[in-house]
Amino acid sequence: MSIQTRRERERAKRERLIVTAARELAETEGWAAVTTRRLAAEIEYSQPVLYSHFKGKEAIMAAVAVQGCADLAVELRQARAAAPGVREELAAVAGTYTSFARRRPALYDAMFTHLVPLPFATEEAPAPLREAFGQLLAVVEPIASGGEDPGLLTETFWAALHGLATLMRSGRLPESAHETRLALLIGHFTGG
Amino acid sequence: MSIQTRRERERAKRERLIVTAARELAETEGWAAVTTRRLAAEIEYSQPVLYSHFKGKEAIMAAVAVQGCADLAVELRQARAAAPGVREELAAVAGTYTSFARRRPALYDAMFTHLVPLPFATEEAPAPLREAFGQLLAVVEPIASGGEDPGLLTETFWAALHGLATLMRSGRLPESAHETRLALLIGHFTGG
DNA sequence: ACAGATTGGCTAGCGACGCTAGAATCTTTG
DNA sequence: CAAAGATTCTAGCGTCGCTAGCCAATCTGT
Repeated sequence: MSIQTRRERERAKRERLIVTAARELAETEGWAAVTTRRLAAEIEYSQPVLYSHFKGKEAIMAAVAVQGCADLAVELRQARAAAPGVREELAAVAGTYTSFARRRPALYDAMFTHLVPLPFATEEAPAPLREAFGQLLAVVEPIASGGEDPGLLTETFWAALHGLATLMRSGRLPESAHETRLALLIGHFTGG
Repeated sequence: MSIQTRRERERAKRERLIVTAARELAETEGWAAVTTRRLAAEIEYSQPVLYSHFKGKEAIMAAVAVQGCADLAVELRQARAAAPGVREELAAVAGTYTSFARRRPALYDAMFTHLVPLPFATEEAPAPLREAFGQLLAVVEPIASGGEDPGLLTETFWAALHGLATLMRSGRLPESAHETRLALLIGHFTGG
């Protein structure tokens, strides 16, 4: 029994090692540099061990994405806590969200751009995903007017943030006016 | 002289053939199926001819993206023309935009998701790109209140549409509530 | 303590990718 | 008609994600 549990412990540890290495490699050199060979070298095991933990490269990216959602949820919660009022909370969360996308582009891509085999808008979605969405919901809900579904309004607001973040990062929107666009968005969602 | 021009004509024709084949292949089987070998087989030339026309696969995708922008601009213009009022124009264009993203996902990805070597938010941007953006600008400009920069407001509105389209297509937003989310967005941008 | 069974990691390799060098072919020109 | 030039093709390089099958270390039972 004890031997079995020790083995499982070591296996779990190695699995975390894989995910961490993948995330760090992606964040420092981009996802293009995260090849199975390179990742194997990074964790000092041979290539096929990766496939005893994950079905394939996509599954590893999905695991990184879940970690990223947890990170994002923490940042959003902090931003929300530090803001004095309802409108300030919305602005702080929006700013933190797009800042996250800019500071950690590889992580953000794994979470919201790349196709990863993860359930999203269902109850089976991993806890960190629902947690991150919950932080958005918490700041959007108070600004929903009567008759508006807070969940759908949050989804819409999220989509706007996501669009700003991705279009800007790919050079399709100039970075210089980012703050102004964010202010415009918040203004229109708070009925200003 | 005439021989030279005939050659250039034939070259241009083959270049269009490449772009069209790439687009059709992408639209029917997705970009993953668009390999240089497959594309070469499709146009009935060998692989290296592709590189005498384009620097690489990315450049071919960029050419497809430009074509896609022209298509989108046409659709947006038609939607705008068929709408009776300012608010209806905005709704029609927004609906057409997200519908385009849904109907032609591969084309949309080349235009706005994949990294393609194209200048976007500058004056050197290809005409079809500026044309498509112009159609958005034409419907957003009238709903900009005093003091709001119409260009930046259009960028923000575009980002929201882009976010809705991409998050929905990747399964991160449920498709069922799409119309409601669109209505919420338009409502908030028209100050309703 | 040792032979047999089992688990688990490794070496080696498959097919496909984007891309390119150099041979081969076709066209134009003296 | 042959030399010169342009253009297309064959063949191959390095790398990718992924897997089959060998080998060694570990566990089990006597």
